[in-house]
Amino acid sequence: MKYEDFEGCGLKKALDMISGKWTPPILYFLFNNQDIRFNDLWREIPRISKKVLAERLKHLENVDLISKRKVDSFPVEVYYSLSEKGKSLGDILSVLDKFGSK
Amino acid sequence: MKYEDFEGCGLKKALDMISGKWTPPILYFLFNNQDIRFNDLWREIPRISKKVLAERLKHLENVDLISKRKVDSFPVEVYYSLSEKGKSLGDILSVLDKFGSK
DNA sequence: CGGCATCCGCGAGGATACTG
DNA sequence: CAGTATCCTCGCGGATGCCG
Repeated sequence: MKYEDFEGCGLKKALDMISGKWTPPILYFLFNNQDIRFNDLWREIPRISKKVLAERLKHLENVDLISKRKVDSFPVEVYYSLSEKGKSLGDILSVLDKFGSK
Repeated sequence: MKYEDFEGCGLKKALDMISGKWTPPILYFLFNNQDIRFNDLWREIPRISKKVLAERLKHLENVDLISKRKVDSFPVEVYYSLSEKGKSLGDILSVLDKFGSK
């Protein structure tokens, strides 16, 4: 077995999906609170900046872990939820959660 | 559910264990190659510096994911392996690996 | 309200040399 | 051989302000 296998392996891809200081907290929160608005999410997660929150949400959307729902009122309303893929990742993370709590 | 739950939850602890640019590669490698010497490990993982390798190995030893075996010859020989805890984490990571490869 | 655009600080990680 | 000791780089994330 060679090291190069790690590059491009599924584990690396999965870790890239959840990488970033705030990405796991965001996923963790969405796992327990579906369909939440941007500013509510921003208030619920203390000390994160809007910039970083927007960045990470875009990233999570790109890798298809969350989905975005937009209501064209004024002001606009944007809701975020875990996708099906995101939920199945959440199940794996909850196994990790159990592992870490002992 | 409140955000503060994330701080101190098992998931955060588990992610801290595997945090760091090189920690997952090291675990991944040890998962497939038991009982390997420091310099061999260093050669097998391209471009990592000895400093960082030593740092991460110490960290992994502190959180009890790997174990160290030292032979007092000259020059000294040091072998690293996954601990039992490390192997069970490895099993979880292989689930993540499957997740990431689709 | 839900973001971008800028600027900036800090600390993980890299390069290199040295040691028991 | 198996690490330390120093110094340095670079990019993630923080702070603030603006816009449709």
